[in-house]
Amino acid sequence: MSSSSAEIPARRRQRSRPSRATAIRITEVAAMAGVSTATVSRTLAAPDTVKAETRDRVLAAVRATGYTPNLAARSLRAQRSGLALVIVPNLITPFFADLLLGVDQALSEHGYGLLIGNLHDRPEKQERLIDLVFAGGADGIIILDGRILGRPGRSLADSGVPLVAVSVPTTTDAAQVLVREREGGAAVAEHLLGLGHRRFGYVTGPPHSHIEHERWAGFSGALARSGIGPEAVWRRVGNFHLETGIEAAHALLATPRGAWPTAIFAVSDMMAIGLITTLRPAGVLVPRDLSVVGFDGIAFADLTEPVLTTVRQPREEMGRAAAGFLMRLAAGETIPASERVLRLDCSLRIAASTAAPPI
Amino acid sequence: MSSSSAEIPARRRQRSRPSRATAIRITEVAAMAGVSTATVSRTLAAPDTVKAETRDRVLAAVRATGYTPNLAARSLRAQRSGLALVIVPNLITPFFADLLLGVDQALSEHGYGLLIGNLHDRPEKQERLIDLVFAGGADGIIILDGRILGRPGRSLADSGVPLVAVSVPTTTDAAQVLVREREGGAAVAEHLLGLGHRRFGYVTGPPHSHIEHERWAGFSGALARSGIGPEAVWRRVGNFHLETGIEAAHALLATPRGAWPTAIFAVSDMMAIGLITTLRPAGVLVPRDLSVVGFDGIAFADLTEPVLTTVRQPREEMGRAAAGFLMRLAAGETIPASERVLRLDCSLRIAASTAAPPI
DNA sequence: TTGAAAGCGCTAACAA
DNA sequence: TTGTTAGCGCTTTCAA
Repeated sequence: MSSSSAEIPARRRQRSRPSRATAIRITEVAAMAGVSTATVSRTLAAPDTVKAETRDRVLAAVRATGYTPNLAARSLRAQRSGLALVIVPNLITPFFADLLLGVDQALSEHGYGLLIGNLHDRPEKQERLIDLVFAGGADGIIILDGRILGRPGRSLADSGVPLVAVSVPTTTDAAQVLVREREGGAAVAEHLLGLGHRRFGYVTGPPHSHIEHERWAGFSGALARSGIGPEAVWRRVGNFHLETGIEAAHALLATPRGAWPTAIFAVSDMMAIGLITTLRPAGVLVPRDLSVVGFDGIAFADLTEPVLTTVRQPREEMGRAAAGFLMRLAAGETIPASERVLRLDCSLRIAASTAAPPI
Repeated sequence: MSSSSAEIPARRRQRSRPSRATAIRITEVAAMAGVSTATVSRTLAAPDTVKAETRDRVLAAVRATGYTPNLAARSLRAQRSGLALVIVPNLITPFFADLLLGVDQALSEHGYGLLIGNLHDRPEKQERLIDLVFAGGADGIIILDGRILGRPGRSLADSGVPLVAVSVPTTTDAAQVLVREREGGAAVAEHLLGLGHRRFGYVTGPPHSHIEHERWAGFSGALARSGIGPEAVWRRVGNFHLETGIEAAHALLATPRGAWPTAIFAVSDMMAIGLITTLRPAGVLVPRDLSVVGFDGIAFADLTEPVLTTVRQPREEMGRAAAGFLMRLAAGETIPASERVLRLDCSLRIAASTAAPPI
């Protein structure tokens, strides 16, 4: 479950076997109940196929011993682990924690466990997760906003395990949960244009990411329709994290005031917050001197001063939908290509960080 | 792993076996290399015990097939899962995400994987994690700030699996990582007293938690030494979460201004932030009208307006230390009782949310 | 309705 | 240095 990181343990040499003295085996339960192990197994798996009297004896023995079937044995026998692996770029971005909530809920409803593969923002960590999957450690994979890496022939996509991608389009036949990022970006532009802004700034996400591409396409497209070309936009490269929002603020402060935009769209709330909090001590007040818009709608966007105008993503729903896809795939269902991509709406939440431009 | 939730999968009835078509078994590698399965296993586990020539053939076959040993089989055989279970109250509190970073790092250095058991603030969810542990799903447990639940005879403590408790003292022989919360609470009181405050407020953590008890003991103790009794402190019950900080603010606003404290210590940053952001629209400015102190030192405490005075916990170090304990215990080492409790310091970080009381 | 037995994939003791 | 073999704990035919 999580790494958090679900990584395949390195092979270890001999070591003193840990206690585990308590482990009750099915044979002991069977002996206590005076039945075979098969009957114990059956009693637990399909109680109605066992005579009531026998069942009672077995269940009594189970209770008395505190027997819990061994997971490794079960997985080995069943050729399934009962676990879904969710790969997250990191856990410090609240966005992902929120998503996991939805995933977790949906998985537990289906009796599935959740293994969190935390990349700690190091995509190469995916390597160990690939090993995990090839080792049969998970029956399905949800990948949140990340590229599918790996050598040809040894990537998550060709592990033979069902795959659901969230916020990243894939060429494989993985199921996909996407958000209408483009519409979100356009809504931001329209909101700002409506307030009277004509000079814009933009803090990007990671350069080649899908969501960055879409948000920019929506934003710049809407600006273009109002006659503002992309070259007129003050741009800074970011990576969704706080630090790059702070960097963008410093870059802005180093720019002659006359060349400033009157509104900046930072494509994550974290960057927008970094921007606002760094500009404040420099005497730049939002929205008086500059309007700022974020993206994601994390809880902290409600707590900034001023409260952040942002685009809310349906995080929990995204998580639930992804898990839903996965459960269907893991159950052997084939989802027709036409239904394999789910697009969810996001919505502009207008708050106090945007206002008409300074005169 | 993490669920996030590492939960034991419910037993499922027969279902169509999922693809997993790709799974290579050791027998196929052995056949390709023209050796026995034992030799393949040995080549991977102890290459130097195998003749160079054989080793090359085996490794070539491993590469050619993309063979990865099956985890379930390995766990079953080795009687160990190679996983540590970390139980967190929730993942939306950044404090826990930070701690997990330290845990994860230390675990991976030891070749261990990490299973996150996310309780989603529902302690009763621990039940399924207990099942997981009794099923041999983890070789060790780290429990972050949570009670050890379960029926007698069936709790994490008597699973026979090594246990490390963080920020919660246990009566069992579990290893413990504790923070000098009491000193932290006292430092807050002294700081505020030094600024000239004499009328205090306090927003608690969950009533019976250890850390709440300690922080209050330190805070009230230091006040008492300055002649301020606990009954003179305006108190509100909280639970560390944002919402209860907001509630405390509303309660304060409903109190006659004359009865207000001039400084409030909220024993988590989230509550302090809730307090500040709720008071602001009501015209109560921090620290002009009221000083506020938090506890934890999460990243967002640097981003509030004003920047929050808080007590920093060494979160990553706490995580690393807990994992370090666990690795020693899982390796079969017996840690003498005298070394089994590690106490770490926390430190007051003074920022802009505290000032002299209004006149 | 129940039991005997095979076998999931792997590793380690033992034998050669 | 390598192979044979047993067995980790469980479930599921198949037979009784």
